[in-house]
Amino acid sequence: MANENIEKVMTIHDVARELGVSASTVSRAISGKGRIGEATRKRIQAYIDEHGFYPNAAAQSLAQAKTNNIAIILPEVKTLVDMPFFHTCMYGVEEVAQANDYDIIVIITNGKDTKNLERIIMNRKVDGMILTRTYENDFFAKFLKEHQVPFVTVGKTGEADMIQVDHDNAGACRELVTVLFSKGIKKMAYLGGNMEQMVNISRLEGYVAAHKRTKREINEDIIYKNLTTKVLVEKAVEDLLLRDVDCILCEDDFICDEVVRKLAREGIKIPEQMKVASCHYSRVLDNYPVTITSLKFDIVELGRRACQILLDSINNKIVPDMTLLDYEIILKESTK
Amino acid sequence: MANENIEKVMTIHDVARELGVSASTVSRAISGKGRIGEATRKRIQAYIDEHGFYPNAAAQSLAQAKTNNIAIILPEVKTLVDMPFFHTCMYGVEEVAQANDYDIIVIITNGKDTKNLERIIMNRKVDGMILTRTYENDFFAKFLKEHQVPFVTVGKTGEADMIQVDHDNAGACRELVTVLFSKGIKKMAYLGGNMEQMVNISRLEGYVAAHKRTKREINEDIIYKNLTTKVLVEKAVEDLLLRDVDCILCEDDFICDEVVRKLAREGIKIPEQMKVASCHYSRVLDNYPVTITSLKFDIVELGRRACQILLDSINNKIVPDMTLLDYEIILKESTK
DNA sequence: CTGAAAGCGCTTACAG
DNA sequence: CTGAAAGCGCTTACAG
Repeated sequence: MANENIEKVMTIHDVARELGVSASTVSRAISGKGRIGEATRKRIQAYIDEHGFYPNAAAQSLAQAKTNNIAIILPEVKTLVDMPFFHTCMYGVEEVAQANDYDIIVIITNGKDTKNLERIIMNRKVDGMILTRTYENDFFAKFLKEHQVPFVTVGKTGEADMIQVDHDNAGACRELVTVLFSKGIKKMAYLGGNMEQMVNISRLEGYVAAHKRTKREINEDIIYKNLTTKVLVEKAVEDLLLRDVDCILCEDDFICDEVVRKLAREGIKIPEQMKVASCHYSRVLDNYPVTITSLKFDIVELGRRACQILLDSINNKIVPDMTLLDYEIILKESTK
Repeated sequence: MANENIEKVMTIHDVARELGVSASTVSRAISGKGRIGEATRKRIQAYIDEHGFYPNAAAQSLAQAKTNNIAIILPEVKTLVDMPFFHTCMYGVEEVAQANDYDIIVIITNGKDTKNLERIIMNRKVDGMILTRTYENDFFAKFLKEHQVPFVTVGKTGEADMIQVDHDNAGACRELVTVLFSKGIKKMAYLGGNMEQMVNISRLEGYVAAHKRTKREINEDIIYKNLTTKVLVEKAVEDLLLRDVDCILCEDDFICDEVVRKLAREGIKIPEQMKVASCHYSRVLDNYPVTITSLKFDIVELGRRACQILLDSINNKIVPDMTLLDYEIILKESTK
């Protein structure tokens, strides 16, 4: 007991000395690299298992030029829709990272400040990065590319030579809209968020594609963009109520939330007087008396895949440039 | 242009050679440690600023036995109440960490598995840890203590010799309950969550303390614990409706959410027929037609303080064992 | 199959 | 005030 506190942390030399072998041999036994006799390997392994030797990460890093860390870049968000998305995505990333003995460093970014990003890259604290929100003409993605950091984006970037993982937002919205049309909807308004974000561009694309595919005209008057505040959503709803629309497609649950409340205040019944659907499901949509038709994506899986692809890419495996994950269309009362 | 890709990353020796000084001098110029002439320091700084030298983090780590990383241990949670809490707390931690040139490694834990924790500790990947949820007789906290890792907990641990940062949950609840009593409430039920979590123990403590202070009897029949599912909350509400209660105090917004819905289904009007309050505010509470009385805590600040105290403790400054942050009592329609 | 040695890129007592 | 040298704890060509 008394000398436990004085006890120095074990190094590879300590185990080498104890076992009467060289440090190189211990190193090889642990890493599995280089030729090593099966008998010695086992002997060393047994010793390590018993005494619990853990290599010093910094020393390994330095010798191998490899950190076993990846960074996940998260935007600073505040809403009940965004927070769970990024948090859940992080779960997926962490899960795969852990399984591969990688740790994740979290970077929260608010604006266009690349200072922290640069520091982490230049200090070589990570082997790669995951960018979890993409914008059109993405500044961070370009920055990472310039600095030749291995990275994958969660969300499309619109650039050809970047590794991207995303839900098939465009395809999902196209299908949802097509299905709704087939159920008799005549005129569907679209309420969209910040059009700088790629996810919103993709969703609107899907809405447009469904119109084309079913040979309907696209009416710009009932496509609302950049509804980033409650007030803007309310105004849009007021406006479209004058336009003979029978369904409102909401870009996400933040917008959907405001739409449902606004309609309730206006005394308009869902789905009798107005149908409503959302391009993104989260638990927020469980908050209403009427259940909401929406698209459901597996966000944990999105994180997992992004991480797996990044790790593969770091290890020089061939990885797909573009990975699009599946979706579910959940038809509920709100479009009955 | 052509040889930019071949260009090796700059080391301290490169700048030393360029400047005709030794590596030690460059090191001293950067770190500010050791004596160094002001003129040389400036000359070196100027060169570095211009050419952008960044020290290799692994080499620094190894030489100084210091990683400039801290870990934040997050429980795996799923609800719209818990996720934003931990995510927001992480923002605060990250903010202070960044400001001090520390990076944060995120560890997500679901059960009692200490494998990852152990690996990160033993590999010396971090200088300290923040544990963001505490349980009575906390397993992880004990584990960290045994391993002599500097750490602080967000939430109390009930142990004397651990550094703890928390909102004053007990004090806040005591005040809230006292205020409500003073407004004429006669009999207040308490609906609590998982009683293994310290936060829930503290809140109930506050409820009890307010009764004592106002010389009221505590009625165990209207104190419900461990309401961890929707169904349990509903049953509790059904039960307490038979018990002549005029106010329901909810331990958090998850419970409050279910209570409000249940009361609506039962046709009971808030606040006319039943008053309702929550010991924790989050945006979830904005979802109702009637606004809810609650306690508001600054979660970002909680993260910031926890991180600052951890960093201070790592740097051998004297830090308080127990830090309790302030709260706001928000009185709204639900208790009018 | 195994070991001695050099190296990864820093820091820091020790001399001067 | 500054430099040469040793050291942090690993890995890995190079010999044997």
